[in-house]
Amino acid sequence: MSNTLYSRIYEVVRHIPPGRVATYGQVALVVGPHVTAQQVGEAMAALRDDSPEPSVPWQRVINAQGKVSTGRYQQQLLEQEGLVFNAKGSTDLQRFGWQGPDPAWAAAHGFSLLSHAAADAPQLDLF
DNA sequence: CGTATGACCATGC
DNA sequence: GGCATGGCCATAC
Repeated sequence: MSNTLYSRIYEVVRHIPPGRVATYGQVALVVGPHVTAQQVGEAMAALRDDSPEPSVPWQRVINAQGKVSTGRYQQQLLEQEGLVFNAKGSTDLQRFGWQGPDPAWAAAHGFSLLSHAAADAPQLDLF
């Protein structure tokens, strides 16, 4: 099986905490500099047909537009975790976006952090 | 091995 | 905001 790549992708996705979402591109960047968002999408799609990897919170991976890619069910799961979508079906990535993996964990497993610099760190608090 | 396809993304209009 | 185009790379056929 050539799951090395997919396994790493799943591992990163498993590290997205509940109530937060990451984009496909974000996950790709964390897994490695040569990984593309398309591959992350492929890895998620593979879960549908064959899921050798349990406990992968695939619903927390959405596209860069802040919208879900797989239909209403995914959005439903995220709303159960506390996310809020507007009328157009998009969510606020500034508010619910993943900040990146824990630095120590990332270093230990050879993953990258999000170069981001996002600063303002609005850090929820929404309530 | 060539072509088509995809749970994507950035850019341009 | 929406729509079209090109690029990306692994899989499936």
